[in-house]
Amino acid sequence: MTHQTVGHRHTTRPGLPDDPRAAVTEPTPSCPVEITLAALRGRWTTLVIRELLQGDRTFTELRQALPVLSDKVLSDRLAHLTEAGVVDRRREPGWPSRTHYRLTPQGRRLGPVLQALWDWGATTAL
Amino acid sequence: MTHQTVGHRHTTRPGLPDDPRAAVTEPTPSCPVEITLAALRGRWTTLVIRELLQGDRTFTELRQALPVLSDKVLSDRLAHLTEAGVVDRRREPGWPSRTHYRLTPQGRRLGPVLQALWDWGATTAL
DNA sequence: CTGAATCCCTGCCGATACTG
DNA sequence: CAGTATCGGCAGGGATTCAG
Repeated sequence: MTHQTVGHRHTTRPGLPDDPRAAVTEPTPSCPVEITLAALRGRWTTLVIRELLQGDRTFTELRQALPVLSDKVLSDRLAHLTEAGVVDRRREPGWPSRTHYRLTPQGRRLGPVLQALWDWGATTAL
Repeated sequence: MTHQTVGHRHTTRPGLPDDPRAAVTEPTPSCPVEITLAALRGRWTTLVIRELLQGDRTFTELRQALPVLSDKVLSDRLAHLTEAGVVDRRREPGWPSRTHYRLTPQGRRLGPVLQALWDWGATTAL
């Protein structure tokens, strides 16, 4: 089985949770959905996360995995993801200097999110 | 129960499905994740979907539910969502002209996706 | 009532060049 | 090796105005 649909329980509930934050009438950074979309925002972001879902990676390894991505944007993405609490950066002392990146526990929990995005998009493409 | 975590099955698999489309090294429109993100792209989009998850809505009803959203952007979002196969538009003949919008079956399946986005963002805010 | 046309402003992203 | 600095092009989105 390649990609079975993940077992969501969405049969009954039509909308979103009856959380006060679900009542907003305009986009606000405190809305959980906005928080997640903000973390995923930007071209290349999901691909960087996909790489890190497979384990620890250095800057160069990421650059090799995504050859078209420029240094600047990769650096931007990693800084953004680090600030969002998705990625953890570990400088290696000495020379040549290396920096390892890996997902935080919170970042690893983006796996199911990407899976949900994948599942929906996979059915649309038919 | 306000919002229990949806039952994802993500314990074992570290990455994404072993689908050939998961091997891309740059953002491509054919990637299912990109497809979904493209459908959700744009400010206000998720809020419009949230409204429609609660049922059929007219243009004016949507405008009232999201007062800060301008006509132009609402129109843009609805056109975009319609083209993405998320929304179905029904013109009402006669006067005053009204247009009803509702989610397609595919659009309704975005519920779990938004739920996944919500769940992740809700844990980050702590 | 619904939505298209126009204008402007802002922020993203890519390329290039440069530092610790 | 791992970034930052700077610049330019382009698309997104808000306000306003006009049309079917």
